[in-house]
Amino acid sequence: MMATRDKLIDGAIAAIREHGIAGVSARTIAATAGVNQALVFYHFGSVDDLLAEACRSVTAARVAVYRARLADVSSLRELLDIGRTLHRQEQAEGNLAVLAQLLAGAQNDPTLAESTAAALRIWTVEIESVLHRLLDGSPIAPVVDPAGLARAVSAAFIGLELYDGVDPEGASAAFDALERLAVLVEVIDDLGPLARRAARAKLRHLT
Amino acid sequence: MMATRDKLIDGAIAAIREHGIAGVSARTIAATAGVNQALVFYHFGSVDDLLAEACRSVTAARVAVYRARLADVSSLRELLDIGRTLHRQEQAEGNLAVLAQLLAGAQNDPTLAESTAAALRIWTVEIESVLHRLLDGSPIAPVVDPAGLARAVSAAFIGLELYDGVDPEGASAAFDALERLAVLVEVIDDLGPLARRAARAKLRHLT
DNA sequence: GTCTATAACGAGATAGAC
DNA sequence: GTCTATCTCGTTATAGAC
Repeated sequence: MMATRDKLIDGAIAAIREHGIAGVSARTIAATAGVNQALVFYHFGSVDDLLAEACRSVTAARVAVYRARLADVSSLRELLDIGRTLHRQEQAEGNLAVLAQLLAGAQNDPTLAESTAAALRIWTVEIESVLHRLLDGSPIAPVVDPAGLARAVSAAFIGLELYDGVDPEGASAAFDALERLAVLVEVIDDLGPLARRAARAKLRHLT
Repeated sequence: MMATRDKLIDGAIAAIREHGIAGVSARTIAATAGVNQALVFYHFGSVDDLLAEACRSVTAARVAVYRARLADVSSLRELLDIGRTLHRQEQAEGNLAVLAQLLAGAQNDPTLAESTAAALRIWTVEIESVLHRLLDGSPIAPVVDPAGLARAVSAAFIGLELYDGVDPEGASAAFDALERLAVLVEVIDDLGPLARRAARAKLRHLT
C-alpha cells in the first residue's frame, strides 16, 4: 500500500504525460492518482508545488539509473551508445516528455523554473564529468567545452522530444544527423596534432 | 486601423509570449488584442484554431525576413553568422519562445500539432536547401545528411530557448559549444580526402 | 489524514440585441 | 461585425465533519 503523498507525485507525472502542462490540474492529478482532490492542497499547498516536487522526484529516479553506467564509460563511442540507449528508453517511458512539458511551463512560472533548472543541473553535472574524463587528454580538448557541451546535449534532447511529438520521422533523422556529427569529432580526435593545430587556428579567427 | 482578425492573431502571439501555452485563453487573448472576447469564436471558431492560425502567421512572417539572406550564403562560416544573428534576433523578439510554447502545447493537441509541424517544415526546408548547396561539393558530403541536420538545428534552437528560460548562462555556454562543433566540421572540410576516408570508415563501423 | 461541500472565479462557447 | 449577457463547466482553494 502506497502513501497518498507518493500517489500524488506519481499521479502528477502521469497526468503531465497524458495531458501536457496546459492540461494538468489538481482534479486531473487526483483522478489519475485515485485520491481526493483536496489532498493535493493538504499535502503540497498548491498544484505548482506538487509539480515542482514531481520534477525533483522523477529526475532523481532517472539519473540514479544511469549514474553507475556513465561512471564506467571510457570512450566517446561508449558514451554515444549510452546516449542512444538513454534517449530511446527515456523517450519510450515518457520521462523526456514530462521534463519537456515542465520546462515549457517553467518559462512563465518561477516555482517551476527553479525545480526544472535544478533537474537540468543534475543531468548536466553527470554528463559533464564524463566528458571531462574522456576529453581532457584528447587532442581536441582545447576546442571543446565539456560544460557547454553537456548543456547542449540536454537542450538537444528536449528539443528533439518536442520535435518528435509532431514529426517522428523528422526527429529520427535529426537524431541520426547529430550522432554522425559526434562521430566526426572522433575522426578529428584520431587525426592527432595536425587537425588540432588547424582547429585552434580556426577558432582564433572566430573570436 | 487594423482589422479585428489581425488584432486577434497578434494578440494570440503576444499572449503566448506573456503567459505561456498553459496561460492562454480566449479572455487573455482578447484582452491583449483590445477586443471583445466573443470575437475569438466569431472569427476563428475556437481558441485552438486561432492558435493554429497565429502559428502559421508568425512563421510566414519570420521566415520571409531570412529567406533572401539565406539564399545569398556561400560558405559555412556565413551560414553560422546568419544562424547566430537569427538566434539572437528571434530570441530577443520572443518568436522562439512562442514557437516553443506552441510546440509544447502541440504534444497533446492534434490541431496544434499539424500547424507546428507545418511551421517547422517551412523553417527546415529553407535551412536544408542552403546546407545542400554548401555541402554537396564538399569532401564531407557523404558523412552529413542536410535534411537531418536542418531538423537537428531547428530542434536545438527550440531546446536552447527553453533551457534559456531557466538558466540563461548555461544556455549561452551550450550555444557556444555547438558553434565550436560546427567549426570542427569546417576543419574536417578543409583537411580533404584524408579525413573523408577516415570518416567514411568510422561510419561503416557504426551501422 | 481523508472526506464532503462549497465559495469564488475563469474557462469555452452561444444567443440575441444592435 | 461587434457587443452584452448568460449558460455550463472546470478551476483553485478552504471550511469543517469524520
